[in-house]
Amino acid sequence: MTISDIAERAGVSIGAVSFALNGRKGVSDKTRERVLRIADEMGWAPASAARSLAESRTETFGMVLARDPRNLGAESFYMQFLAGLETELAQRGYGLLLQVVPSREEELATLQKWRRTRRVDGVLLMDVTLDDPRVELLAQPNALPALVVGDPSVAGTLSCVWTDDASSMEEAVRYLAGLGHTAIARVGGLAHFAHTRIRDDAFTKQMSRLGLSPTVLRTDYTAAEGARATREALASSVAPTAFVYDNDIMAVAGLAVAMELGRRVPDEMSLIAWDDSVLCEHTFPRLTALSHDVVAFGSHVARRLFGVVDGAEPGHFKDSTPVLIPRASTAPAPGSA
Amino acid sequence: MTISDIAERAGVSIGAVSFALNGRKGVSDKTRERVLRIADEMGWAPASAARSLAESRTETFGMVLARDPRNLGAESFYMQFLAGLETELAQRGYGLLLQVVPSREEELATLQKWRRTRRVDGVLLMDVTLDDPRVELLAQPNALPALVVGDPSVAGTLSCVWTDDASSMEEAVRYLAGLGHTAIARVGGLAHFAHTRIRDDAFTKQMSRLGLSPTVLRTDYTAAEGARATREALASSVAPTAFVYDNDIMAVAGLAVAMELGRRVPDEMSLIAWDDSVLCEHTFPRLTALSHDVVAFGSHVARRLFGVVDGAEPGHFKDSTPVLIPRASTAPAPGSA
DNA sequence: ACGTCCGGGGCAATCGGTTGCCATCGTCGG
DNA sequence: CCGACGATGGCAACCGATTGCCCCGGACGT
Repeated sequence: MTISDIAERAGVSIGAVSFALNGRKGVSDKTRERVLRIADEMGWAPASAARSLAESRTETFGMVLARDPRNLGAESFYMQFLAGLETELAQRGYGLLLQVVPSREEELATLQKWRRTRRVDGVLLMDVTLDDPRVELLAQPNALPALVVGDPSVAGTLSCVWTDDASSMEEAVRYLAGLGHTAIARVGGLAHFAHTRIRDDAFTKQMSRLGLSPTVLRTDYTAAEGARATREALASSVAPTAFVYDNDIMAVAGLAVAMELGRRVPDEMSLIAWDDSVLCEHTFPRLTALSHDVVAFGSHVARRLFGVVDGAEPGHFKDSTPVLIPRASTAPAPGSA
Repeated sequence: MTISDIAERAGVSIGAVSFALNGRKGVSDKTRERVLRIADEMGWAPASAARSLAESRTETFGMVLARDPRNLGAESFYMQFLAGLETELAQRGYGLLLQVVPSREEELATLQKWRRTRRVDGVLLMDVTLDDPRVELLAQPNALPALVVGDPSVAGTLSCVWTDDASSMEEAVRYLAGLGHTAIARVGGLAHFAHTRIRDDAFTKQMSRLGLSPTVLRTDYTAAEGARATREALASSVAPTAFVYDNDIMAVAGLAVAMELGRRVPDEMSLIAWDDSVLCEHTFPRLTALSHDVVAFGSHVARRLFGVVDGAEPGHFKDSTPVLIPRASTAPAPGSA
């Protein structure tokens, strides 16, 4: 079913049909009505390839993820984020082209391929690092429109949507300190991610401000590393009494380590997870977490990406700040008051 | 950069360039070489819209997911599956168009839209139900090529890739019975999914075969429901001593309930999770699970979908069978030998 | 009554490729 | 030496839409 089938059946030219279907003036009301009725009867919809070619818009956004598949699945963030994106995209008839690649080199290659083949109208940059080559690539004049999902400090001239992780981290530390904890460890993710560094800094600064000495443990965001870091910290001579994990899965793994070692949570040891999720509500004890509406975040990001491709003024847009949801994994430090 | 820019620079016609680039005979070796070199220098790649229009192939597959976003994130299955798909798609330059919708009606609408707009070359059907309207829709003569990810019994005339869940379930039941458990509960997912029913049947049959009376608890795959089912079962007069959960997140939730109620796992109560994942290895105790290489499953599915669009003989293809990985959440039944 | 203006709609170019058909040229065999 | 054939490559149609330009006819003004 093509536009010319409709033209034939309606007894008008192809151009007239196009005008009628797109609500442009140039056709009489009754012709327009007839065309619309016929199109509807035939179940016609514009061939996306033809429309893309003519309009040079694909009605598709792209997103590349460079992460190890096995660990990608464990974090609830991405699926929720995707779902949030989709609600917004679907409303405007846009699709999302997703690609999961094993390395950052291939991620760059995919972006360049998408640009050269004009496959997408814009892309989302996730997990941005310091001096991210993708930002550099996409900041060039003729590059693909792009939106950074991450901190303004690494977005360069690109627009971004960010969350104030520093404030959240400060809140978490204040909360733990308020419970009397003095030995607090942060179990942080991959050091080269910008948001990791921002949380690192916020943690360190806030600890210093309170006169406490910060412990930052480095992991790769995986459960295995979260467990290892927890185990090592607990084995040290001055074991922390509180841990702030950089995602939900590491917090769960940390909780398991605590139990295995017979440390009672929260009596002897407090835990906070970042990325609140269903998981945090269904462990025992339930995990105190920094909660962020990731689905809404995804929608927000989608709206801003539309803004970017529509030529809106670039900017740095702040999403809601993750807030601490106290649950059962945090309590006053052992021996305090 | 278009093909005609190359033609101009190479001093040949557009057609010749096309032939050269596509490795077809009709151009001399040195012309071909020159064209290829120029194309490479200019960083040319075919515009996907133009190629789609001419070849009526989009080099894109589609997948629609109708699930609640918040719970989608919790299950590790999808992201791993996606990653598996991608490895195969990427090799052939294909992309994946993903859509997450809130209802099954919208899922159908999306499929029809994709067909009418010729947006994808083929689609994947996930979470197939009995009398699934999607199967009916896609079994029609002019429908989009489709592959069912699920049991042959609900695939109709469509090709499918399936896992022998019945065997896995039997193995799990046999294993628990071998440990002396007699009161075994299955915490099953949504009843209308075909794979749920298959597992239900296999569970019931195997229990009967062993002379045990089966308990099937119905949930919607969410952690909350998994917890509720576990709590209710444990409160009954003949509380089960073993549970087989239909996914990993419900098993985790069930474990939390057990701990909250002070039931020692595995001494007083054994747990098995379906969908082994990183999560299962990082709870305490670590969860015995029916393990399936979901990434490989995704790749397998992608290969078969290529088969379908290439017009291969339809068929029902069996993927590897999930095997039981005994960990620390299962032990002999209390009071047995 | 004639020129003008405007609404309606047809024609054809265009987007960037693929492909069938045909012209040209060189080489070979008879 | 001439005709046939194969290799090479140009031309143009085509995929299915959008869009600029022009033509036609009726209503209006003077």
